[in-house]
Amino acid sequence: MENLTEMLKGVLEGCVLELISRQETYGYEITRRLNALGFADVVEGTVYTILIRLERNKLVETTKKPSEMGPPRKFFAINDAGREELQKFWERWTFLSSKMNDIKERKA
Amino acid sequence: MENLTEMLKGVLEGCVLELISRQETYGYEITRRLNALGFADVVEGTVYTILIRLERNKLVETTKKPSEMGPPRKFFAINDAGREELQKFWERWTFLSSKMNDIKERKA
DNA sequence: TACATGTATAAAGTATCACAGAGTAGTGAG
DNA sequence: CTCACTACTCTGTGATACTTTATACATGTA
Repeated sequence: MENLTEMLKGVLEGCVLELISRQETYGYEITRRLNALGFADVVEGTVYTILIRLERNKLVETTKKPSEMGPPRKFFAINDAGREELQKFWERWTFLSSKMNDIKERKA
Repeated sequence: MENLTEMLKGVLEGCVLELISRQETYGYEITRRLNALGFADVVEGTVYTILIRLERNKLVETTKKPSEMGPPRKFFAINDAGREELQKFWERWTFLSSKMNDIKERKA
């Protein structure tokens, strides 16, 4: 899908947090999973900036673990603040989604 | 709804174009309609920048018409390029929406 | 050695929306 | 007549998030 960039703003971060919430994971894997989910053009650079933001905002805890291949992986786990933020994220998404579909279906 | 700003990026422009596509209209009215649709915090300034962009990208045609109250209104009407872009916009939205709901419902 | 894959990071660039303020135009109150 | 209020447009500055690009490290393979 082309030109999705602008629409991803404010959405991608929530997706990353959602993936982290399911199980501890790291940047490279998150990128691969997002690609598999259909966000084909998302690259590491994008995901890492999101991860740094999540860490700075204290929504996740991090741990370094050795990798079999390449430099150590930096694992991210969600914390309570993160879970709260994730819930608010989905509330925002649900709101937007519902309004947008009203407009699309010409109900509004 | 709070903190919707980032999620509106890439979405608001499509909404404005959709409203214009239904019937010729002007900035102030578009703002009021968006507010009524649930996007309560959208202000004129935001809408005008979008309108200028749509015009610059040649997706709309404009006409000035006198108003019964206040300065002349600048009406915007969609053109063929605009209709094409609008269709692509909804395709993007449908794609994103479907992927996001997959993630939300843990289907992915 | 060269190259591919896995992994992390940072800087510079771009686009969109928010905020705030100014300016134009008509109407009704005092 | 002036003031306030509503209707209406325009613009500049700034915040934020995603993209692009480049660097670097580790290991396995041709």
